[in-house]
Amino acid sequence: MTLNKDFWASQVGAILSQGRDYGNSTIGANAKINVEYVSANPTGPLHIAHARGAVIGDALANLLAKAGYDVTKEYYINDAGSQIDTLARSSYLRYREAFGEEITIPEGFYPGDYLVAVGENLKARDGDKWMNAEEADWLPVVRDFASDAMVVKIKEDLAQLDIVQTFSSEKALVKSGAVERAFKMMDEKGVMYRGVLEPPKGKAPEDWEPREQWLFKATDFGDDVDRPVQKSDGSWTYFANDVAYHFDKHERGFVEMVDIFGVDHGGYVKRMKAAVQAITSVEGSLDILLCNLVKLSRGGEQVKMSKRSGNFITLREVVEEVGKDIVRFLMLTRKPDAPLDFDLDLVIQSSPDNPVWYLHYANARIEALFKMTRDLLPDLEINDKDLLGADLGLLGESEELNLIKQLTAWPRVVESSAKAREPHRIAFYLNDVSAAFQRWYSTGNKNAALRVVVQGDKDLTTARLALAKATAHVIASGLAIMGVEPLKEMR
RNA sequence: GCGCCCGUAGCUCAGUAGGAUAGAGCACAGGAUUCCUAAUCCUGGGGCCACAGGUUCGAAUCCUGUCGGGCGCACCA
Repeated sequence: MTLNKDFWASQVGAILSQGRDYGNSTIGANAKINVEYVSANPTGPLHIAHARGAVIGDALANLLAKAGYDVTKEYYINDAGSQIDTLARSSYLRYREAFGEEITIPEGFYPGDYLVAVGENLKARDGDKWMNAEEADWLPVVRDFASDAMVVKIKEDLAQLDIVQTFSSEKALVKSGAVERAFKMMDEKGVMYRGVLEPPKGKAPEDWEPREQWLFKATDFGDDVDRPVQKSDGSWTYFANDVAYHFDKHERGFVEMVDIFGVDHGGYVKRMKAAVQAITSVEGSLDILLCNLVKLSRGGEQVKMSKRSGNFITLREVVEEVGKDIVRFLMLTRKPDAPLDFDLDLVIQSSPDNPVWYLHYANARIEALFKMTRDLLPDLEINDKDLLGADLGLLGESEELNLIKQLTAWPRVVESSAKAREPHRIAFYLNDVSAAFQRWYSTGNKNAALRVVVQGDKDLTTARLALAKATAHVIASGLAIMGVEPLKEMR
């Protein structure tokens, strides 16, 4: 330990000179990588479960950027499916309602009152133009109008979490003929054929009938069965569109891709990976992260959410209640595939049960050290230049070295977390950093000679403040990946 | 029936190129406040890492099987 003392001390200088950039890596080699997340159907506002995928995806993207990748954050708008028709019909009812008509919302429609404004806005734009029109005439118009309105809402919801993404439209993709192009390309690669599938085991659908159809030879790429790409009415399946979308990403230069899904889409993983293998001739890679459920509670009581009644707590409500940083932090305190409890009361408490505060407290203490130095030792000029010039050889106490070792693990944490695509490790690491700092700090409570600020010893104080500053840099660097602002003081 | 994920302390969870006596928080028992913010720190008890095999010098980690829990299973997205 004594032999290495100078080495460890010199690392503090390295952290100070790089600041928040400490830990930046080049393992990504500036390769283009696409991280796709949220991608919720534009049929309503985002709710709390969406937030988990949103935060994990966004943090992963930030992490990959720090690891040296050229990252694109992307949102795939599923605006071409049948649920958009349902959205349009639901909105059309609200449109009629805007003219004073009594409406009843049938089973299977979207009952949420967020569509009231859509109906009113449509009335404001088009007047009574659609009141006596046939569905075939108004449906395409209302479809666009309503889904555009929902996309606007979703973007607002994401903006509240500081999430900005590139939006790609399924509808536009299909319109451009991308699906036909992808199909043709795959047919030429010999991975498409006409065939009949076995009926699914277990619960067989009543309307099952053997049918010859176009199938993707997914079993050649690790999937369990071959996958249909065309529905019986001749239109493309969702999967076919998604294949085309991933082909589109590949054509845009992304060799590596990451998709963030909910656990309920776990059955979709193999076929999508198989498709990317086929599309890219096994050169590309697709990683898929499955996010487990978020159990929202309040004071231990589970908050009931009913989609059917449209009575669910929106992401917007949660963010307005507890704040962006707490939402983002909490979402990263579990590995993605573990279920997560989110207690609205607990997370805003200043309680030891609240993991957010522990980290903030460490950072606030560091800020307080500098504030106090200015107040108590006005003759001591502390600025970045002084800190860089500190005699770091004065550091060497056991808890000092322990903290330094913890800090110097940061670059390795960045690289291993990026490789594993697991941004939650950042949260756990920062917790360890905070603990190491608190342990060091508290040694000063028992022994005044071990305090950071030592009266009458400018050199030692400067060296220790340098270590405190280095700690703050690493915390800031990690929180930046998580998308959380460090707190300078506790209130 | 098949596929994927999970099973680690009383509770909630980390532990990921296989590596030393398996870690943290909460809870429980005790201790620290003439102090740089105690929203903190220290000490202690508490584990057959679901179970059984296998690979290895070495397994919570890799392989096989069993049990238990979650999710999914044409022409929805």
